[in-house]
Amino acid sequence: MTTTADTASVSNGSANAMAGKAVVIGLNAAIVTVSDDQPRILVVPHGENEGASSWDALPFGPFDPTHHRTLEIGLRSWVREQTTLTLGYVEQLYTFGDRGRHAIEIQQSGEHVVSVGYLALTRSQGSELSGAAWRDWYDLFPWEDWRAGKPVIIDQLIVPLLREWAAHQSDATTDELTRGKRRDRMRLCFGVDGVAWDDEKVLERYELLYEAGLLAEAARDGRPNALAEDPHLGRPLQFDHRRIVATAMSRLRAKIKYRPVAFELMAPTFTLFELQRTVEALSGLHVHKQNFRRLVEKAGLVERTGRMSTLTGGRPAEQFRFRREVLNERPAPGLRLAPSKSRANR
Amino acid sequence: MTTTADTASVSNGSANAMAGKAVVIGLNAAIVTVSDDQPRILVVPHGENEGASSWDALPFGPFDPTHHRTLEIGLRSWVREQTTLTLGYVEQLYTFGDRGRHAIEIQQSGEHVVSVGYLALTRSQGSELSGAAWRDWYDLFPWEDWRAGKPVIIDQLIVPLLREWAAHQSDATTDELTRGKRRDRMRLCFGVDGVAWDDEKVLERYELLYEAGLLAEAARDGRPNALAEDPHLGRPLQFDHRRIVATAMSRLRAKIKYRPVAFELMAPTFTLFELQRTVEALSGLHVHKQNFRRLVEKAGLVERTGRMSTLTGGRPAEQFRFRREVLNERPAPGLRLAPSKSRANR
DNA sequence: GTAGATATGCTACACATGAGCATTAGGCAA
DNA sequence: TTGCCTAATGCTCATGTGTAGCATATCTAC
Repeated sequence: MTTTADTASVSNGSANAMAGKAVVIGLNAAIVTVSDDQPRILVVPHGENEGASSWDALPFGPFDPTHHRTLEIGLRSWVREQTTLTLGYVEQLYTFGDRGRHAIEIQQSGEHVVSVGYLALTRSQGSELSGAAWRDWYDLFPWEDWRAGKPVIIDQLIVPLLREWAAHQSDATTDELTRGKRRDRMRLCFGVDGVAWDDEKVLERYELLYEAGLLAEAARDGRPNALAEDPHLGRPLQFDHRRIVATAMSRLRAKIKYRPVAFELMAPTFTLFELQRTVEALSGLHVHKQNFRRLVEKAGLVERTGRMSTLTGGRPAEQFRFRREVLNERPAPGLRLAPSKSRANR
Repeated sequence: MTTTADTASVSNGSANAMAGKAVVIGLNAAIVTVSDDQPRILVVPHGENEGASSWDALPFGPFDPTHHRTLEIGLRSWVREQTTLTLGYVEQLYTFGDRGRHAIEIQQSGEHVVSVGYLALTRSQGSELSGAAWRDWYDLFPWEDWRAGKPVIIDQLIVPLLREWAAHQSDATTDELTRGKRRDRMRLCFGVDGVAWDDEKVLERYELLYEAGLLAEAARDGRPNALAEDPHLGRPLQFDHRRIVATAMSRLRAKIKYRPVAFELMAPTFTLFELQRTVEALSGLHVHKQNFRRLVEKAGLVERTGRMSTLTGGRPAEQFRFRREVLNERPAPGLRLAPSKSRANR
């Protein structure tokens, strides 16, 4: 397992001079489900003994190319092994190669790890997960849940702290230009000064808060502006795993709008309101009920089963099922949301 | 650089059993420009001596984590070295770890290579590129250019061949279900039977043609259904590089609709029609001129310079420039296209 | 039976989109 | 100088889509 001279066989022409150093590939799975109207992420306990290092981690493991033909096969294989879950929908997110900023513990081991993040969806199941546990998205990202209106944490904590960060002349590098850019990013990310909230900017918001030093991970990594004490926003994860979850949320929130992925999280049959709740949970937004129904039905995404639901109070709702044929009819069938301002029609 | 027992430090719990094998990471750049209304991709000659192996390759090189802090820095560094180009906009596309299907030549070397594909944009420049050359997208993907209407190759060659592939009972695995799925994919990918053409499905179409054995790469890789002789559709590239370009096209065609990336390809000032031509070149679609103007101006993406263009016949056009402030105003400023059916208003 | 809670159906309206017509302003040739 | 050609630019209008609210139906609980 050494990097030998025949590395040149994979490089072309002038690249020969640059020998490729071997690295280990880490596979990370952001496994998402929705239960009780809450989106959740699967974590495993991380067995570190140090002080603050009892943070959860994502299911995580190295890629062994001699055993698995593709990255995705490797991922599925050991997720099954670690958590007894057999994944259905799986999608690659991003490959992180940073050796500085994130995952300093890995860095210290002297090995070079490049980690590939994956998003996976699974129906909620109460089965045993051998140590793994579900965590609410919005425990990790309290500022992302707008279903009950703008989270108070934004105006109360985040925006003031970010304003301070943007205004502060901490060192020579924070000139007026930098400060202006910081203000702009804050406005755009958190919908200040009349800028609209964009539910898909989960990753941008996470990175902004990280750079501003407001996350526990920033303190852990020794970032220059990091606040040493609280407030640290949201529940941190080990390594750069919260960042991977943020990437997953961004991707998923974008994708439900043009692909019927939300159905991966539903039972085989469901009421339209249950579907709506799931979509709201993922997007963190509130949806106009009647319009949602119209949209879903007109788009041909569901079909009636004729059966009625054992209701939960109120008029019984009809059970629907996902209409798989829609995949063969339209190029981009999804649930483009109509986030509603008023919450009159919950 | 050996994989020692301390791999465990990057794995948790039950993953310890799986030691991570070290691999080499290859970085591939799909560098795109637009000149003379043609989108082009930068290729380097690939110095193989075998028969059909004189195919071009993408700029390509291994990642050396001891020299470069991030994957992207590594990419920029040797693209500069290989082609004298300094990249501006760079975006990661996808990480391919397949050991079977693609890039068999790498596979034969006995090394495990995981390749990370990148999309880069650059303004057209006529400078020397030390051996590198620009190739037209639509030489690689002749079926993707709908600017002058539906390419004849689709109805004349592609659809008949795909129909044959879908109908053919080549082996035991092609049961009726499989054949039905093949027909559905064909319909959806190539807009058969009234299905709308989706400009973003570049990758899906490429993969369909590959699986159907209609590409030279499929023959090279010894795919079961591959046609041994012509017709092979489009100009092939070395390894899985045409697939990476397809990924880049898909991403770029999607992204111009919600991010102002098209301006990365424009000169500092330009006429609206020049901008339209660039967008049309990328999307492969035809755009209604007046509506395009209205959209771009109303979206606040550009601002007037007052100067007029030294016209190219006809009334002089005003020069515009990109209005950078738009990035701080709206969450997702882009050029959502209005592809026009009729071509009366070219 | 009445109140409460949903499901479900329908309508009004603002605005975006798609397509075409009309006018303007230059070059160029008769 | 005039008229023609070409392309830029301005404007209109039908249609589609998104947004929100009102109204009615149908169940459970008390």
